[in-house]
Amino acid sequence: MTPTCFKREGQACIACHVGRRSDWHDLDQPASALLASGRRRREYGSGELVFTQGEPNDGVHCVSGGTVGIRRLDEKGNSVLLELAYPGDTIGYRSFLTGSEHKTSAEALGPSVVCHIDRVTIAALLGGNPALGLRFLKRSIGELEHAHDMIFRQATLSNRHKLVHLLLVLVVRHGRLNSNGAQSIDLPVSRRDLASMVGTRHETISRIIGRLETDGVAHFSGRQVTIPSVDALAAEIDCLI
Amino acid sequence: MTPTCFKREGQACIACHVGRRSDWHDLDQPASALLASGRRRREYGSGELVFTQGEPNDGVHCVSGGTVGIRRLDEKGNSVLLELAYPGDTIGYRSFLTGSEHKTSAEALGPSVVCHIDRVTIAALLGGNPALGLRFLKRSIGELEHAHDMIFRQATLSNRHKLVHLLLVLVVRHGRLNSNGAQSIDLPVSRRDLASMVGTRHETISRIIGRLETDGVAHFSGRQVTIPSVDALAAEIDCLI
DNA sequence: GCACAAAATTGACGATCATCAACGACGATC
DNA sequence: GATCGTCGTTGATGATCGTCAATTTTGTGC
Repeated sequence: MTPTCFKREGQACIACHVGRRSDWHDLDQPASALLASGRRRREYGSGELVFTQGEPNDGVHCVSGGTVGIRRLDEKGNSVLLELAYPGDTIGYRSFLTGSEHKTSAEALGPSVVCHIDRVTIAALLGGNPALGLRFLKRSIGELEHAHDMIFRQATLSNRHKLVHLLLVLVVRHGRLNSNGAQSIDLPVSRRDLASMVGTRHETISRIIGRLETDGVAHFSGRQVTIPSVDALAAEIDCLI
Repeated sequence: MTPTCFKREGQACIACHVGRRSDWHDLDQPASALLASGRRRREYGSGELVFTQGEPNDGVHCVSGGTVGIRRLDEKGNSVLLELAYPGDTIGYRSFLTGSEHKTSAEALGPSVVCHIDRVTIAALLGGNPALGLRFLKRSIGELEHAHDMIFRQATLSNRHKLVHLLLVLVVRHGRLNSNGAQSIDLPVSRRDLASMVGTRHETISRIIGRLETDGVAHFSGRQVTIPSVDALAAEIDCLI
């Protein structure tokens, strides 16, 4: 699971198996050298901020290991977790391209590794590699359609169904098959963040979790979730009749 | 209000005052000529579909007049109005750039004029004008941040506050100042669509409207809304204490 | 003008939610 | 080890919402 490049500081993203799935995988030789010299790897502890909402952009970041949460805050202390970023995902590119301050914060959810590429390097790379800009465009479109899916679910699903959907999404990235055939998830987020992703309060999430427990479709113990049958859970969303 | 180019069929977007605010405003001479030959203007009646979710992409569209709703549907008949597109906005570019079928439907909300640019023309324009791709990227990023705003509001605001926010947004595009200083809006959408944008049911929207009426902050008569004081309405969202 | 379909409103009821409060568990810090 | 703050859970209560149903209004086509 851990990329080999974690241990080799000077290695180029292009040779990193994470990098091969990233936006930077098919740069030409000089561009790759430029990227190797202009990027900095850094490890983040759980809860550390990669960048902060409202601060000026200082280049783009690429997740290399772990999970990074993209969060939006307001003046009243409300916090909503908008996206989760995984190895290979480029983050912070929007404020770079629009030349504005960060509209969201990026926070390591658990120990993570993130590369940073400074403004001049990324600008030079974009100028010499038109395909890179196109890849940012595709990424942006993908995120936009993901956001539209989210808005659609927020408007049409009940809170319980939204939580079930979220669990099913988290299974893909964080799930592991148990010996008895059940799926287990180590949740990367707190109950409060879970609540913000569903669009409700944390007390309500607690109660919905309680109902999922009594219904026997999922068992929660701290941040560990066990799902006896993923199919049974998925059936909740499909078969509403 | 009506652009002069509405009456001149053969005119280039570059000379249209709508076009000057669109993604196509600073093309060079040959590109402009290519655009003029490859685009088709068409008028749409209220409720007519510009493109349909699930169908293959056949180029991009540019709104020239009226209002176009971007809608997502599911198998169970649920419908959510995700965005409103106005003159100057390019729509349908996402499925073109990703080479996929349309993920949303576009519907004229009232009489509208929309230009269509076929696939080969837009591909040629993109190849010869790198700035055009960059503009699509900026548009996509803008829509993404708009979607994030929406997700944040869906998660943090009450239904009443969401409706108030929606009214305040609609004032900008559809409002007109009354003689007595009040603002009037001709809503471009039905109550059902209003409900989908707020993320609730149309019966609930009816009741919230009733409460806004009794509170005297807005008066509804069919699709016409009168707001005595926009500031008083805006104060509802800011001052929650 | 009439008929029909769709939209919008209103009522009633049970389900769900937000809020406030209290409490225990946990981790960080000194 | 003691303290503090955060997180998570649970209870109680009033408010809001979803659903079903009945009704009125609106709009459209003939």
